[in-house]
Amino acid sequence: MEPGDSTKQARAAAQLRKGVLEYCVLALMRDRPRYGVELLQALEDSGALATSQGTVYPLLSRLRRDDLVTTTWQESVSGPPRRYYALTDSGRAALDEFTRVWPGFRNAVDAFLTTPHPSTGDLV
Amino acid sequence: MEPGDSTKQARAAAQLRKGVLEYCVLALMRDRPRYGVELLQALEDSGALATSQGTVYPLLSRLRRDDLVTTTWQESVSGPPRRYYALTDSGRAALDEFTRVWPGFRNAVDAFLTTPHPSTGDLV
DNA sequence: ACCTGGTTCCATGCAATGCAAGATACCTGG
DNA sequence: CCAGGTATCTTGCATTGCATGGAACCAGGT
Repeated sequence: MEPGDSTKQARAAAQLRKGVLEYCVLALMRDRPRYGVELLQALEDSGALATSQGTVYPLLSRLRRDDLVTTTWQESVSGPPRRYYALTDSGRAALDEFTRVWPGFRNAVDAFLTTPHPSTGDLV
Repeated sequence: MEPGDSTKQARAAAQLRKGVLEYCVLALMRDRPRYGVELLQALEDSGALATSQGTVYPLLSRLRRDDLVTTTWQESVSGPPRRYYALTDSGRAALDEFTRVWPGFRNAVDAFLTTPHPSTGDLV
């Protein structure tokens, strides 16, 4: 997807990311700490959730502000030092909560898209 | 769900609705025109996408502003007249576009939540 | 006539979020 | 010493869900 892509597909995808990106980033930190560019690349690889630095870094700042993640600086063998983000207990709880809520939400949207919506019971 | 529910579950669910509500409303109009309160009740019945008038009516105004729906007034047997919303060609195209994009997005989120995220190849 | 309640519509202001654009800093190699 | 890649972060804007409040129409009781 080229930059400046303002097609209808891009618009629908952009709206979809809202509110989900936060928890996908938390999910990426579930098994080990991650740093910014690493998260960015993982989202890029997923295809549907590709985004930019201008989205991820403010998001990471909010997560840190809300005590969902903690950060530690770590040297890199090639380049500037990296700030690694790791889940706190609150962060892990938020991720678990989302994991519980997500299936119901997903199925509800699936139902809206695939189920016919005839008259709401004309017998009334 | 009582009003004023500010639990973590409610927070995650609120973020999820962002961007999806628009297309679920369009989906509800797919088979026949609908009016505001009717849409509100259908969303309420779905459980996961329950919302309020303060959300739906501004959304409907935007849909009308963007020529995704047209409206016609119609008398009611019990109460004030209703404004019925029907899909335009653009609205149907937007719904079709979302229906094409949604499965990829849904599967991507599922993958983030269920797939383990080990080291990104320690061999490097 | 009056008032209460139900139904239906809408507007205003706030907070959260994705994003484009730009700025800063570190390291390596020519 | 400078160019390029890596990495972090800030600022300002547009969009959107939502709480709150208001207005209009109708039926039924007193």
